[in-house]
Amino acid sequence: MNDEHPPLADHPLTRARLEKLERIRRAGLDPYPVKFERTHRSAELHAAFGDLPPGTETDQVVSVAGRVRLLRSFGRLVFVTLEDASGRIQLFVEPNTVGESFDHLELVDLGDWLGATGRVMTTRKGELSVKVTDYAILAKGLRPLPDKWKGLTDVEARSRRRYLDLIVNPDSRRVAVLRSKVVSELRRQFDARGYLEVETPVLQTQAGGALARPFVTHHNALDLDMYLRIATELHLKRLIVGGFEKVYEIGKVFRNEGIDSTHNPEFTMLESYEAFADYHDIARLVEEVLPAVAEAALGTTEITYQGRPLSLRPPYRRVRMVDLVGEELGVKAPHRLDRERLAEEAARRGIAVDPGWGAGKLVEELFDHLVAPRLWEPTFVLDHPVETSPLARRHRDDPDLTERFELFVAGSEYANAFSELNDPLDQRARFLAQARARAGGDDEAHPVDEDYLQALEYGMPPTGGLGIGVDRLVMLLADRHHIREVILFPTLRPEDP
RNA sequence: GGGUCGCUAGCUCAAUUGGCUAGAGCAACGGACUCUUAAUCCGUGGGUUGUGGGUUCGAGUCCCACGCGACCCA
Repeated sequence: MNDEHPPLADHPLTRARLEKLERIRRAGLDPYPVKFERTHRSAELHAAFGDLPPGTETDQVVSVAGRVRLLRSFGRLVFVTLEDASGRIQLFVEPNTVGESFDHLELVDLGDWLGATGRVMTTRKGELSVKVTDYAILAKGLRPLPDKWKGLTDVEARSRRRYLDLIVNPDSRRVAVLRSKVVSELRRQFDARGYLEVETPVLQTQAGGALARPFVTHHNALDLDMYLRIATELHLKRLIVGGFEKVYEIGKVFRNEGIDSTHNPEFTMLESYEAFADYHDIARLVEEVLPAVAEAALGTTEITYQGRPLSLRPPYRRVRMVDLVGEELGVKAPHRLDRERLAEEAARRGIAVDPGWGAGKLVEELFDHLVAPRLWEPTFVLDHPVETSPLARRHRDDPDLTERFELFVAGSEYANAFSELNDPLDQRARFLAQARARAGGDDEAHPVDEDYLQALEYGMPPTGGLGIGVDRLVMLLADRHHIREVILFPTLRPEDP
């Protein structure tokens, strides 16, 4: 045995469990049976028999199954607390009822999966229990669970071994469930509005649709370097060219950048595109979808985030980025100031200025540093500079700005939307400007995508587009302040390099 | 990328200025117990103190490098 399981046999705690596994087999029992027929989940028993008075014995025979979370032995009477996905139920096990298999209870450890059949009863103290006539080990655990009271607290261990976190920390299970509700409600909202859910390629020969560094991989048969997508935008807009009027996609995108409390290299985005809509229409869409998601996930639009109350009830404030920055600088139209003046203003406020930045980028940097952190209630920040928005159409009233908004809540960005740029010649000019930035050393600049330009040249109708960062949204609704708390398996360095 | 802090038993944590054989609770093992709720009681075992070097009579503690992580800043 020791030769077959060296790591487990090496440690006293796991060796003891291996020995029990052998004893289970020697007793003619299967430690990993294929099937157990259960009749009730714990929550169903509590719902059906929750009002039984103490000391009741019923004739109702039920079968339950779950993981052993607590085990209390009084010699000839044993209490076992089983946990399934719905909650906990106590087993009442005594030799009179269960017979010879009572002795096999000593082979059961905390963490094992157990199935039990018996009659519903309450103890003298009133605890709803199953008085066991038969039970079976459904899966023998070979490693000890974390402390049954203190649990698992180390954030690294909780992320690396999420299954343990989920076993012992109910909060972690709640966040995972909340995330699922958010995603399904998002889907429901767009489906209900007649949007077509589509899938676009993750592997691309060019990574566009956002300003970010991509992951590179290699296709062997084609002998071709490929990129993991950094956005779904350009393919979804090709579908609008193709004649679909409302499309959306919820999917993972990948950005090759650092990991911190709001960034994971792979994260989940929702993007939607609607023909004949402009960014004002999209803002109204967001004002409908966001409260609906909050209602579905939490039952309310009035939430608490970082200890402060926050209302997601529309309407949301609308304000132009250049007005917010202008207020800060005491000028009227900051994007018309010359670059040097803006660079000076930024530097004076402690912002590290890159010599490659133009006036537009400087305005946006000033906004990000000076204004954004102060925006608590949901706010649509409108009309970004052309320089930083290569896929948004020029503003109908100001050619230096675009028809774009970002939704800010609690100091962070939650949505990004534009009236899409559908002028193929302007789009080409914007790509070329990005190419110059790339040549100047900006490796996040957008590449020139000839295939996308060709699609635009066939004509894309006026279109409104939207992107929502799903992970951030879950963080907001779950009141979690680190992205790894809302991603079940966040990106981590390997433990043993 | 920079700074600060952390890494001790399966889990949660101790260990005084560098000084006895690195302790405790849970978990494990042995025993008692037919109404517990983190059951209780008695007893036992369990450690390469993240890794590798160094200083010292003596290192969990001090120094250096590396690994993994946390927080803050860019």
